[in-house]
Amino acid sequence: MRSELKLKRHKRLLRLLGTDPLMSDLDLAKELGVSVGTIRLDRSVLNVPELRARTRQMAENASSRLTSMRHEEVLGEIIELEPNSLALSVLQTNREYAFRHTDLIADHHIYTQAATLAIAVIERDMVVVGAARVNFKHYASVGDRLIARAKVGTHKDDKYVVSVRTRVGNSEIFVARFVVVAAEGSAGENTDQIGGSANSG
Amino acid sequence: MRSELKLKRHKRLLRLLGTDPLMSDLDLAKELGVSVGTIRLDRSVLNVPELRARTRQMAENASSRLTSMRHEEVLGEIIELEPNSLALSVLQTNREYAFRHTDLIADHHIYTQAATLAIAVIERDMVVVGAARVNFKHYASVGDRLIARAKVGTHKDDKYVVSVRTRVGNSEIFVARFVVVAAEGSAGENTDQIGGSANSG
DNA sequence: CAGTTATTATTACCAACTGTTAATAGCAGG
DNA sequence: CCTGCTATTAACAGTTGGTAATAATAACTG
Repeated sequence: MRSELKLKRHKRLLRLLGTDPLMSDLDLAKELGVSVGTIRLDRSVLNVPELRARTRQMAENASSRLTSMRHEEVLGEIIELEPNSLALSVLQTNREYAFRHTDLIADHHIYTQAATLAIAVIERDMVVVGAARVNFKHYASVGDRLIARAKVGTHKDDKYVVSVRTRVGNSEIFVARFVVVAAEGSAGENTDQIGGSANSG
Repeated sequence: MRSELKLKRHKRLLRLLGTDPLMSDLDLAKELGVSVGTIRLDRSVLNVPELRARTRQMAENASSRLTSMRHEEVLGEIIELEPNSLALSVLQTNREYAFRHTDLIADHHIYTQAATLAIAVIERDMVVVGAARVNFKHYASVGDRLIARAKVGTHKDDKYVVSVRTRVGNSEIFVARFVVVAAEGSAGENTDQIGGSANSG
């Protein structure tokens, strides 16, 4: 079967686009040593959109991603929220969350989901993390759905203790205790000391 | 002078593209109530590139931004590195690191700079954060240069204690102690317990 | 050799431009 | 009122990177 060559080329094509999605059909044709027409047929059977569509898509979710982290303020999707009590967030991971070239989810993304949730669960105007203790129990892998559950514990004046547990399926991968500080009113005034000791266990 | 109208339109055009850079000349023409030709002239005097070039540019620095987090594996720039001993990283902040609409730097970015540096300073193949204690001492603001210094402390088998201190100018804004675990060889084997207790002080 | 599949080439078409040239509208000064 | 100037619009050819459809060719297969 000479379709083996075709299958190989298809894989090569996908791999090429994986490393550089901004290649034109002509670029691909040169790289793979076939005609532009063949590339078009290949793209069509592989359901790979044209260069300009790929570019547009990248541009679109680039802006949505940046603003979603900046403005929505939470990493993951909040699916339950009882202010000052508990909150649940789900984060569907993909390769972008991976650590280096591995399938492992980098720890700082797990932290970020937890920390932003800990802040979101407190219903005060200005809230920041003062301190935290975090424990990574198991690895999470690309494709895992991280479910973080935040519970508000004791609170004294403007300091709240929020514990967050993150799991994948039934496996608990992460446990943390955040000391979250509410600085009602202007944020610029008492910027002197926000953390203090996090000894609350 | 009726060129005042022109100047106003130019400002409106730039503002429109500021909120949505993916508008075509036709879109802009409709929005501003002029012909497509006028938009072309406007773009030309304002040195605004065409839609496809803008899209491409966004896609390009989107991928460079994502890969800079993914592949370079470190948030910030490492300016000094003595493996298994100490490391220094500098992170020039901007509005993208801000918390909500404020000028404050969100805590998880400070964490990320520290955690990725703690990992980078350990010269082993597979390294992950097992646990951490973090303390946010002062706020950091948009524009601040965060200088993180990681010091490797005791280590026992595959567990290293790395302490990281982050400062802005002379002010220490963040202190953390990471338990970093090296899992030399395959990462898929001992995924059972990576953290353990972080009680090391 | 006929049949099938893969590949290539050809043609017409499109969007979103560039660049150039020409026509028109609107006002200002002499 | 006419001339000159600017701003705007229109009109046309050319470019890139495609789609869609069709035909021609190559290459292997039974």
